[in-house]
Amino acid sequence: MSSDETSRNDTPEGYDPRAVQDTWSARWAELRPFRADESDDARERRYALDMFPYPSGDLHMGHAEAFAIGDVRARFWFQRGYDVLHPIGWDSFGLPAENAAIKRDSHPAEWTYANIETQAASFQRYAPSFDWSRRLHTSDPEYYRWTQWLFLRFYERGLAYRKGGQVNWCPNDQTVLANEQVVGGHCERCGWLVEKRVLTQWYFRITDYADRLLDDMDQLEDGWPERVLLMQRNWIGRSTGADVDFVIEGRDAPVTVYTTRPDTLFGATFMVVAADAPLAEEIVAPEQRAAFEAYRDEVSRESEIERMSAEREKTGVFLGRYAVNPVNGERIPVWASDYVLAEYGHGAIMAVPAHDQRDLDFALKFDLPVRVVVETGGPDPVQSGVATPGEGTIVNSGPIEGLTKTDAIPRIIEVLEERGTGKAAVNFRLRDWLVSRQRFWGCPIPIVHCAACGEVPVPDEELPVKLPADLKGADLAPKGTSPLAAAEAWVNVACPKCGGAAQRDTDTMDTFVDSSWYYFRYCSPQYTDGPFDPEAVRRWMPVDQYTGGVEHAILHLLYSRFFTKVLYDLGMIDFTEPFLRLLNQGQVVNGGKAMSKSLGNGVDLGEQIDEFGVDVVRLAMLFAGPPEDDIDWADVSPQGMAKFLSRLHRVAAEVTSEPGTAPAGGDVALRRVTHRTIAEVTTLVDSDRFNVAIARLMELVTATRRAIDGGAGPADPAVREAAETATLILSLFAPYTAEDAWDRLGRRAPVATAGWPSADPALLVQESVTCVVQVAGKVRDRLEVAPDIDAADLERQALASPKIKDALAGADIAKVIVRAPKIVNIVPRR
RNA sequence: GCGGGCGUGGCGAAAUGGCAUACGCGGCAGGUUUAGGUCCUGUUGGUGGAGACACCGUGGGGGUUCGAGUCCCCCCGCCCGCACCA
Repeated sequence: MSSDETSRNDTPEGYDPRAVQDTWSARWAELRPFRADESDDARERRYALDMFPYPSGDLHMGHAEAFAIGDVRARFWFQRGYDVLHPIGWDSFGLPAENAAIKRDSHPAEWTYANIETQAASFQRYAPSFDWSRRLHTSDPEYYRWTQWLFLRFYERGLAYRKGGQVNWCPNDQTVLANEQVVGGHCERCGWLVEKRVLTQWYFRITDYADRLLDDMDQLEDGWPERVLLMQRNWIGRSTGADVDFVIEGRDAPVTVYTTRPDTLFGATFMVVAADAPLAEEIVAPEQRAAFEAYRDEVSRESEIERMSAEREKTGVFLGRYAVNPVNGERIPVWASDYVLAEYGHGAIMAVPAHDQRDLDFALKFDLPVRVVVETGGPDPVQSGVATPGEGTIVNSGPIEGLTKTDAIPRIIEVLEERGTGKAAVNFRLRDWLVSRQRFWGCPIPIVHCAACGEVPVPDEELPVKLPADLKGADLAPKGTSPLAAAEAWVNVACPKCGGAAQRDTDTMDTFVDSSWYYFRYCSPQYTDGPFDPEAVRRWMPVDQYTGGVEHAILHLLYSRFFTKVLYDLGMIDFTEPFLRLLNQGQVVNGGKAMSKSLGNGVDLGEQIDEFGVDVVRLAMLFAGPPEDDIDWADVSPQGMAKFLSRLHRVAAEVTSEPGTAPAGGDVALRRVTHRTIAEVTTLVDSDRFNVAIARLMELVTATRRAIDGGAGPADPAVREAAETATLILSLFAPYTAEDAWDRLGRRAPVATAGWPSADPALLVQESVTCVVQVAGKVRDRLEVAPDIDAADLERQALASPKIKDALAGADIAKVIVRAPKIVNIVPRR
């Protein structure tokens, strides 16, 4: 006892969480324990993927959390003996590199690759279980060659195309943006207010895949967070209804409108055309033209934010024309307004003010008629100013009179189809993906524009179209058109088709194109006959777990799903969803707020590691709470984590039995704790509950400490078993300490692949369990009983308890509920 | 406005409908120490009680159940997503 006291009072000899790092990282570099094995087909395979970083500087606290979480998953699979693919790479095209190059009068590659080296070195220290041999960078010609190759396959299938039209424009970044990159009217990247411009741009026809992107979500129901699926569903925004043709007086072709409520067609009292739609311009009557143009110009000047505000009062102008309702021949006025969107549906609507709030607001503002055609039991819309969009009985509606909405919709569609004035229709909120960017540091679009031949794809064998090396510094300054246009020698080429003078397309691709397929490339990063080796992809994909931030819920994840479906259609792969499980880690904040320079609350990862060591930072990240929750760094205690690590290390160092000592015959109570911990931690890690798994590990260490200090002593084989188990579990969370403890236990590195312990079922059976005896739901006694005690026996024992007799105080018993062996509840008659 | 999620000690958080608050931080007390720190032990939801113990307690109200933090309904608060998508 006294010797234990002494050793516990000493500073833990030789153990310093920071000191072990250099030793072991050098050793691991020799051992390379995390190489994915291509040769072994017998082992189960797993693909653990982390969202690859953008090389904006050094790694930060957010990376530390995300990669710690992804690494627990990968290390768990390594320990279980699976053949694991856990790669790393860099999403290395993008604007910040360009801005840095302008500032430093250098080439974006310099900044980019210097940052990559910085991050790679930090990763080496942070020690995720990466297979470094598969490292890739999307800005390498060896990579973007295949991005271009894929673009051309899209092009051949009509999935990449150019069109003119209104696009989102970021005035700060001086480039166009995809719809997905406009968040609340602002640029997703830089936060500037987005403007509209009319430009000709490249698009990917993602709308062709809208139905499949929705329907295939069934495959993800169990593996993806519900809210991400929901966000994607909302983003795609499928709605069903009908297209209805309205004749416009004095125009040959009818105008089609889309409605989800064809059952309210008899209540349509006017029509509204989007003010910025060509249709409005075309049909406006001469006497209204001046008023219309004034209105339209006013609308085009207002910001997206103003326009989107639903609170705002409705505005509009009468176009001086009338449409004819196809079901009742009624003549209704046609107006133009900005509350109708040119890009959705047909850019024109039938307005049913009684049953749609927006239409009602408009009708009341401009004194247009309102007709109730659904009796909902609600108040009169004109009197109350509140539309009644709910269910009810259809009235004033000819062939659908008296029906409910559910019955009326198919019936009225039948009527429209018989008359040839309408049909059932589906609409999506999703727009095609705008992929061209007027920036330098991206993947060039492999198309040549020829005066004679038009758009001509660069032949596959001429790929990659490399970025010109001679542009740098001020050449890259944003000017609204691509800086690549300045590289004349690069731009001017012979047309691949006719050989005549032609020009390269000077736009580059959205960097989200690069990141839409990198996880395929990881399967065979050296492959030169295509973007990936189909054999390797069959081996590793789809990804078993994808770890990353929720900020990509619609952008990257939707695009990647789209790419995967196109690759499937190209016959290159045989699955349709790339990521089976998705884990979105929370954010690391400080003092309740996101870390930022302006708040001065940033926490530097490098400094934290210098002060506490990698293992402390990793453990703190994992123990702070569930991985999906935000971590407030102000609330975590690195000192507490350090204390635990040294407790565990000391326990391992104190074990005196020889490695390989059989645990049988050791302290049974400790062995039970060990095996229960194995069973629980296995389940907990499987279900991403790392914080609870670490809590169980702490309990095991405490139990081992007590066994060493108490009866069993440091030589007991059960103590070795417990210490080895704790070390193996720790290897998922704190690899350096685990390795050093493993070494102290006389075992050989690496602990990372030493094998996951398995729980002995015999030791999971409790000798006795505590049964709670309640009277009227309140605990009045506890009994130690055999775990397999039968209900009748347990009931007898419970009723015989003196405490229970006291609590009952002679009352009659109405009922006894027995759930052997855990609980007995005795209900007295009242 | 629509959709979704969440409200548990001083704090981060645990809890297949079955002992609420595991584990950790912080606090308190003690041990070790020249001292401090490290380390070790104990204790720590509230109220009352010297104590055994009793009562109350998971945002508020109601319900289902022998039994509710957990399931259902209403309300309050916070967070997230979408936001004139016809």
